[in-house]
Amino acid sequence: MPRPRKFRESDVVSSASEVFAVHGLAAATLDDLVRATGLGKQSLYNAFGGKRELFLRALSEDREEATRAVSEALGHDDASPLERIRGHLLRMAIEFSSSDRRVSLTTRALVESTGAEDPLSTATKAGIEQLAGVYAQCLDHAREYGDIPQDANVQSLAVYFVAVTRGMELLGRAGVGRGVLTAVALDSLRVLQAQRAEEPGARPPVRE
Amino acid sequence: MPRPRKFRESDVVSSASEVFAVHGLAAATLDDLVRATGLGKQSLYNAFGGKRELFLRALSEDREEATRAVSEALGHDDASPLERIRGHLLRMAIEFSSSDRRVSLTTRALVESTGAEDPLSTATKAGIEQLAGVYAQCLDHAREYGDIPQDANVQSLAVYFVAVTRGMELLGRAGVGRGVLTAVALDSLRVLQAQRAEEPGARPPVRE
DNA sequence: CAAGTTTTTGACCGTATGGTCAATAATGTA
DNA sequence: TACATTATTGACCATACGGTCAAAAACTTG
Repeated sequence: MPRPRKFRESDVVSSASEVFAVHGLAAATLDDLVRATGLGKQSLYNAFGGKRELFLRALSEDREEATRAVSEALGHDDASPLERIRGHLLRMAIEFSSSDRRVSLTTRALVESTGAEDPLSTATKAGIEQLAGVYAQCLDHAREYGDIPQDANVQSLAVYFVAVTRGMELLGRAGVGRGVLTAVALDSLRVLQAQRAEEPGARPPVRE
Repeated sequence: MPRPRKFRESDVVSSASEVFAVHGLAAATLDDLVRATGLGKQSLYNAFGGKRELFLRALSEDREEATRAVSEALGHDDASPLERIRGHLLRMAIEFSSSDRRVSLTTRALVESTGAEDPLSTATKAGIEQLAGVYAQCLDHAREYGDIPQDANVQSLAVYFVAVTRGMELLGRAGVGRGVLTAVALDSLRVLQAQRAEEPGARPPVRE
């Protein structure tokens, strides 16, 4: 009955995502989006509501994609859980040291959000928790198989890896090279090799 | 001979810094800056050149301040180098889980820079290297005193800690709580407890 | 083929942006 | 006290922004 759309929402969101990844939310103009998506302003507005809403859609797609990717990287059975994490981190090091100007929408949202109640904030927090969940699952397996200490705190380690990858992303953007970023990734893995989980008495030795 | 200024540049830069830390470069309006600094638009323009230039000044001040702070935290002689790093990271965990909307100008510059030749990028890269240098110095001491393995790669570990703190900053902004952030900080320290530095043969055990 | 519904198109709008100008004020020196 | 020099003030400007409107177009169903 109604006139059919000429576009698929997913295509539009994906084009918009690209624009946002390069420019960010504030710096991307509606015109950029119109050009990138091929839609008219009004069509964009009808379908999504505005720049911010479109960003949220893109963010949510980005989150799904990121989770999916990490989930796949960590979920395969081709190697030990620990090796999978290792491989994943090394791949991140390569990705983050690429020279394109993209910044993950999650990071953008984090930085551009205006407050804790900003939908950008809540969406991002959810995304981070989701991501941490994926790491946690893999770490759980690792513990099961004895790759890491039984008493390792899987939850905080999972968040730790989210933090590390976020940090690597930022550093890559700062121009830190692939070699260094790879070294950082390998360094970060060492927390898993430590003999035992954190406990009150296990302080580092006091100097003389 | 000439009419004297009514303001001290450092005061202005510091007020501007605040604005940028809360809003970012793109989202901060000249009006925000005028209001925050108390200067007229033209005075601002005369003294600094424009929004971007003012941001660069603020960024550079921010960098100095950050370096100074970390340097002091890691340079005291009140505890072993390792303990100082520990204390510093724990303090960061607290700072980053505070609820204010500030984001370090370095992070902002990283995200808002438009390209590798953007002054924002170069300034930021320099800042990161400077910061890494401070960590490296402390790690060197730690190695000297036997707190960490002799063959530890101090350079990459230094960058690693920059990455971790950057990641913690982002996570804090995402609303990750103080407890979790503290746990992450403690986790991150474990790379230093590892028995030996990365070497080709030291792979994690392959699962069955 | 006409009615009904929604999309599309492109012109339009108020606002607020970063930046500039020209006039005025404040100072040290001569 | 006049001059030279710079700072300040507040009005001003072009532009480009996000968003809206109304008319035309495209389709399905009756």
